[in-house]
Amino acid sequence: MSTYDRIYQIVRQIPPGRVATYGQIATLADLPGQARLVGYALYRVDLANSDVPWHRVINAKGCVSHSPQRRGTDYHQQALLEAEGIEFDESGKLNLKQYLWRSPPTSTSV
DNA sequence: AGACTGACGGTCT
DNA sequence: GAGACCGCCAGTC
Repeated sequence: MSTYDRIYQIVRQIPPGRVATYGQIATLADLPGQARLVGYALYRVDLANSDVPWHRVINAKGCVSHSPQRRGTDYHQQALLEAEGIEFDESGKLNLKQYLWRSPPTSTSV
């Protein structure tokens, strides 16, 4: 169990049709302020070899983060989100207030 | 063992 | 409201 694995656990809790921000996941993973680690972790996630819905994770700007390292998977991410009913505006962004995943109050126990 | 890379968030101007 | 700067950790070579 590594720090990244814990991040994957949080991401796997994101329900379909909802999205979460890196910072939010970082906080849920007990890593407040370390949104970077979340992004780094997702970068290592295997696109088709993991149960982690990495595509439901976006940045605080409410849009998919693009990078040449992703080889176009960034666009694929947006496509997957649209397939779940999420709509993007002409700016490539989405309504966080509408699609942002609200973490459960008490997942495991007290 | 040291250095480089890599999907961001928050705050200030 | 938008743009710029700073700080973080883990894995790999």
